[in-house]
Amino acid sequence: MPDLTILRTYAQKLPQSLPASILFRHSSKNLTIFDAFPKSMFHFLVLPRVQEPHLDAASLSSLQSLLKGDKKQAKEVITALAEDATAVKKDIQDEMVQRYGFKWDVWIGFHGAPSMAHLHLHVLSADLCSERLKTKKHYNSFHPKLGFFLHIDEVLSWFDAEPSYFASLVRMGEKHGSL
Amino acid sequence: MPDLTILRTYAQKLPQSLPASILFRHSSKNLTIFDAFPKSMFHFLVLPRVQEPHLDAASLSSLQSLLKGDKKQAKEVITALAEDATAVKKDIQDEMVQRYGFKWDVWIGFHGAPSMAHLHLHVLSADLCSERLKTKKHYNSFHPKLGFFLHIDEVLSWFDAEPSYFASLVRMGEKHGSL
DNA sequence: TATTCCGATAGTGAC
DNA sequence: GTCACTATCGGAATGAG
Repeated sequence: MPDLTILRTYAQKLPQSLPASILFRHSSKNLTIFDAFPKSMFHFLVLPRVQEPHLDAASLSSLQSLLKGDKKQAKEVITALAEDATAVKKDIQDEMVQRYGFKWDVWIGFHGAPSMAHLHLHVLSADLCSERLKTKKHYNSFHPKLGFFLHIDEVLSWFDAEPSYFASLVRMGEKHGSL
Repeated sequence: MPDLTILRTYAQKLPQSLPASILFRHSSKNLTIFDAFPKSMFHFLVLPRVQEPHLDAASLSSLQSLLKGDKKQAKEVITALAEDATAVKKDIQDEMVQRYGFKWDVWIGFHGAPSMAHLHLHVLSADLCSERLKTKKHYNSFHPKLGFFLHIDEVLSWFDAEPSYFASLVRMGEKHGSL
């Protein structure tokens, strides 16, 4: 049943063609969609849109493939994802206040070893309250200290490192995912 | 729920006080009871009765404790168990013929690392047909070639070995249980 | 670290 | 190698024309 390439399919479509039940919003560079199996009370995915020939689907397949390509372009893609994710984070926290009268943290980051094709940045409230959170693997995948979850700030910081160290950080990011 | 010392309790009681649903028969030295969770179509346990002060419960706690004590007494205990077990085997095979018109093998032996206190000799038909046989551990514990099941003839043969080799065989029997 | 189903495995609690 | 309960782990299928 699950389509492991569904995110890529979304990223190649015109945003207008996607139903409101899937698409939350879009920008010139990204889509923000509802996670189909939310692991927290609020859980979105931000995906870079495919923009041929400038930005092809292959290089956007994963964080690893993106980082192995042009570094400047990779930084642009991830920075743009971070900007839209930050906007969604603000919307989530506004909604928290509106619904519950207070707000709590929102995590933004990548999974080091995702199963689904196409780069996707998770934006989810820091509660892990969801009937969809069923397994230890789910829990581990968002825990900030177990190495599976790569916080957006950490990934962005890699671009400020020395070039040789950048490569090692990329490899370390790959290793994180294999834990 | 399970009482890991229930066998010792039985072995200390007067046989007459045990219900027919538990006790199959008894001799001056042993009790033969129905295994509460039979792993084959026929499955009995033969236990040495505690006979203070000649034969105390502590030395009958396990094969290991028995073999570490007086060797002559150990041989007497095990030989007596073997005799009653052989009688039960005959009864089982008579019943096989009566019920089914043919007979098959009956295994007699100890578990190398039993969980329940008090020495008990298993006597069970070689079919392992039972709804109580649920796990691989159950299967392994009776398989004649996996080291868990110590056939009565093997244990009896230890007493014919050289004294120094007897000690090593006892240790080997202990190891079998830890496989 | 897609989900879901199923079966094997592992840990615990019992007194 | 007491049982019974639960949690966890490990594979395989999933779709598709």
